[in-house]
Amino acid sequence: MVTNLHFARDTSNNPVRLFCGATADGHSAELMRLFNRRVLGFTDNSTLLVEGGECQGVYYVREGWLALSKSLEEGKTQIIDFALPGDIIDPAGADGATSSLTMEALTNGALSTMPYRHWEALTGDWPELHHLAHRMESATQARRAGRMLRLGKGTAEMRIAYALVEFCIRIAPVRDGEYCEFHIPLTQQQLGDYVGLSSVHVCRTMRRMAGKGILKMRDHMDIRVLDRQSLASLAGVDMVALKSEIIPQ
Amino acid sequence: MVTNLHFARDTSNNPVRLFCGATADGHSAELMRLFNRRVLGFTDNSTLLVEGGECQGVYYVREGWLALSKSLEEGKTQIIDFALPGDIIDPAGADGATSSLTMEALTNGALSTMPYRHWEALTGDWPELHHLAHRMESATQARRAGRMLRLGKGTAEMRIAYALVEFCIRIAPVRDGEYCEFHIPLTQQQLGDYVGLSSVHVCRTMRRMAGKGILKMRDHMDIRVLDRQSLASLAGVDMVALKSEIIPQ
DNA sequence: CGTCTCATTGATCCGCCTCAATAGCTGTGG
DNA sequence: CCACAGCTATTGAGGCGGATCAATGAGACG
Repeated sequence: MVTNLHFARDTSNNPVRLFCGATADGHSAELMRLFNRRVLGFTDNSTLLVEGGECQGVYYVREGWLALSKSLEEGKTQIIDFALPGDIIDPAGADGATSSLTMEALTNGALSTMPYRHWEALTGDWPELHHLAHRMESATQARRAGRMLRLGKGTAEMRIAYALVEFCIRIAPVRDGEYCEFHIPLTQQQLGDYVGLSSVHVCRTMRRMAGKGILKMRDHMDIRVLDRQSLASLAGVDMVALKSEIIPQ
Repeated sequence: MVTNLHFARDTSNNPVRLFCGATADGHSAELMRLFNRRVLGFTDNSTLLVEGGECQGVYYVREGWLALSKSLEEGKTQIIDFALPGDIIDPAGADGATSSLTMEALTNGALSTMPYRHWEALTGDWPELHHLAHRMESATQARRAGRMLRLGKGTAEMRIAYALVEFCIRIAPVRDGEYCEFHIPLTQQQLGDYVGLSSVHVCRTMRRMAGKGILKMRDHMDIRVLDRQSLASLAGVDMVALKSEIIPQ
């Protein structure tokens, strides 16, 4: 019923974005074996591809980062959301059979998946899980709505500040009095695809923020937020309120 | 358990956007009475206001249009989605108590609402409803993701074309060989807030489309799509595929 | 050491915003 | 019945934010 899978960052230019294969929890040797044997995945607007395991259904991310994106024919891509460990992903469209999103592995990782009917049965039988899933769903909605607002109405600075505040909340352990520090496995191009900016402008904007002493960057997206207040103000949010809005429980 | 409510378009500049009060299904006299007595509603990021009825929970739209939006302090507003008859709205954030969205009535209408715990219990007990809710949820996600892509990467023309295609699919009865024709209860300002453009640019863009013979406009947003193919092509979508993606079942 | 990817910085261009003026429509009151 | 106010649509003019193009650095890797 539940299938455990590994995924790996795609270092080639292969159009299949998400690699997965049925396997018990394992290590990278196992991953490599699967790699050489067969890759599975699904692409924008096409039926989910399944082989050697039940890939079609709800995904639970156990480890690693995934990007959920959509693209135009011209090749422009918008990252709709990132899926982080603990997140539940339901990429289906209204027909339940085709994915409305493309999944791309940003790091190596692992996930579990289960067919929709099983997921529905499970949540139906288990009220606590149902409730949790509902909260997580709400969190996802709220997060995307916040970003949508900035996409439509915010400046470059606000969009990036908001994304960074989001990362602070989602991945950085909060310790009062300390800097919020984290690594994001993204290129500036990908960050731009997330916030609707060109990579060039992402660079300029972040550099300007660094110049103002709001944050500090080290090799490939190691970010330390020096001034959380200013960042939140640029983003146009209250960090505490946003946290309760986008983090379940 | 279930509460039936009426809402009305807010013609004043009242910051409370959604008017509702507990009532049996009724007529406008009842509505007026409620109006004069007390208005209820909820605003961005604040706890849902409840009085005389269970307002906090899941909403089912029976009649009329609602806009779900978010705003920046500066006053700029982004409409995240429209809720149309038949839609289920769940405006809560991750904490389940505060709304991540502002609801605004665009027309008069009616809705039903039910507390979260009841909704969860109901879907838990009734697999068919659970499945339907799941599909509708997926449809909403897909719709918003499509718009998000255009917000981040599309031109003004593409954004508007996409919104119009969406309206075609969601509200216009499809008859082959006939023009797709519908009315949207929006000002150009609101349409702009939906697609992330200024009202001025909405006007220019739609006028240009009308000039190209793609559509025809009459008083206040009566729209007739003359050339569905061109419109879909401007929007960068296939209408059939989009329909299966954003319409449940 | 050459290649590849990604970050950085400069220069230019253009799509859309903003401001402003006008026109059309609706409702309201004299 | 007209005058007026208020709202929305329309059109023009000008400015700016961010895209695009292009060149150079800077690591990572074989």
